[in-house]
Amino acid sequence: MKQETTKDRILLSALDLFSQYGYEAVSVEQIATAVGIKAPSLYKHYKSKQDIFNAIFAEMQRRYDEQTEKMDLHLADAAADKNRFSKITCDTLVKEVQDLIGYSLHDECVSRFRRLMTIEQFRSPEISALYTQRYVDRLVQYHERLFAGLIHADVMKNGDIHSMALQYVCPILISLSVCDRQPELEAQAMSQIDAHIRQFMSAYHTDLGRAGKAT
Amino acid sequence: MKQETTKDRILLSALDLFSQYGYEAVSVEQIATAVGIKAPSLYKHYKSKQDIFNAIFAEMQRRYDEQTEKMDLHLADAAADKNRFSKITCDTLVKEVQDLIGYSLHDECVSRFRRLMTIEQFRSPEISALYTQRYVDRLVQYHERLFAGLIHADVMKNGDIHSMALQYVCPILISLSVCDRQPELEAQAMSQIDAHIRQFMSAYHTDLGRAGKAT
DNA sequence: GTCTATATCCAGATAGAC
DNA sequence: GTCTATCTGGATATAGAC
Repeated sequence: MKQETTKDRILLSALDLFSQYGYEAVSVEQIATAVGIKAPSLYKHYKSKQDIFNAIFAEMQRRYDEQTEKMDLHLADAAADKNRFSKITCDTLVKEVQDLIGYSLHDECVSRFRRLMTIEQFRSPEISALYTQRYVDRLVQYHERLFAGLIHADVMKNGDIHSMALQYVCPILISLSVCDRQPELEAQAMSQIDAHIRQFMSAYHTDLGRAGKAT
Repeated sequence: MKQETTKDRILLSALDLFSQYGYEAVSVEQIATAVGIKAPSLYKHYKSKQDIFNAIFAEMQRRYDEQTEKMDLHLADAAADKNRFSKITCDTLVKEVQDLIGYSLHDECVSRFRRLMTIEQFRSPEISALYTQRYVDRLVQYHERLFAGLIHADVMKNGDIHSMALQYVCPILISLSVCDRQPELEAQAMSQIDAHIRQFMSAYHTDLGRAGKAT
C-alpha cells in the first residue's frame, strides 16, 4: 500500500491518453497537464516520451505475469479435484465469464492497456506477437486444458479440443473488442455471451438438462 | 479500365503508410516520396492531410457497398434454391471460407484498409460503429440468415441462431486478425479454420458423415 | 522536483515561378 | 501539375534558477 508517486501518476496518465489517441497523437505536454505539472518536469522522471511508453509495457507485463500465475493455480486446482467438473452448470459458467469480462472492461489499467495494444499492435513484430499471445493464445490454451479435463470426466462430448476452445473463446473475445469500441453495447454483449455459453453447452455438454437436478 | 491518376496513387500510397504506422505517425512528405513527387505537390490534389484520410474512407466505403450488394445477391440465390443447402459439404464450405480469407488477406486495399480501421478504431464514435458493423455484424448477420435456411431445410440442428453464427464466424475473424498481425502464421491459421469448420459441422450438422456418400 | 526560458527540429501548409 | 523557397506552429528536449 505504498503511496502513489508522481512517477506512477505520469505512467497512468500517459496510459490513459495513449490508449485513447495513440502514442504519436499525444504530446508530452498533454501528459504533463493531466498529471498537473509542466512538461519539462516530466524529464526528471523519464528520460523521453518513448521511455514512458516502455515503462508502461514493463509495468503491465509485471501485472500480467502475476495474473497468469493465478490462472495456472486455478486450473491446477480444478484438475486436481475432478469431481468439480461434473458440477459445472451453465449458470456458474456464465457468471464466471461475465465477471471476468466485467473486470477486463472496467479495470482501468487492464482495459486501457488492451486498447493501447490494439492500436499499436502493428508497430513491431514483438508487440504483434505479444498481442496474439496475451489476448488469444492464453485464453484458448486455458480452455483447451479445461475441456480436456471435462472430456476425460465424460462431462463434455469428445471432439477436436482446439476447435472447441476456439468456438467457446472467440465469441467472447469479439464481444470484448466490441465493448472496447462501443461501451454502450456492454449490456447487449453480456446477454449475447449468456446465450452463447448456453448454446455451446447444449451442443457439447453430455448431460446438460439434468445436470443440476439429478439425484 | 481508366489509367491510374496521380490522385489515385496518392490515395493508395497514403493507405499503405497509414495502415502500417497510423495516421499521426505518417508525414505528408513520406506520402509524397512514396508517390515520387514533392510534398507541396500533394496540395494540388488534396487540400490537407486529413482530406487524404477522408478520401480513403469514402473510396473504401464505395467498394464496400459494391461488395455487400454481391453478398446479398449470393444469399438470395442460395435461399431461392433450397436444394443446394442439402448438398453443402465440409469440403466446399472450407474452400469457400479459405478463399474468402485469402482474398481478405492478400487484396492490398482490403487488407490495408482493415488494418487502418483497426488502429484508428477509437478515433471517433463513427469509426467505432463502422468497424463493428463491417467486420463483425455483417458476417454474423449473413450467417444467421444462412443458418436459418439450413435449419429450415433440416440440414442443421435447431438452436439459437445468433449464437451459432457467432461460434462459426468469430474463430474465423480471430484467425484473420492474427494473420493481419503475423502474416507468417497464415498457413497455421488456414488449417485451424479447416479444423474449426469440420468440428462445427460435426456438432451442428444433422447428417454429416453420409452427406456426400448417400445414394 | 518543479519551474521559466529556450534551443532545436520538423511538421503541415502556402506563395509563386516554371 | 510540379517545383523551390518559405511561413508558421508545435513538438521533444535541455539549461539553469529556485
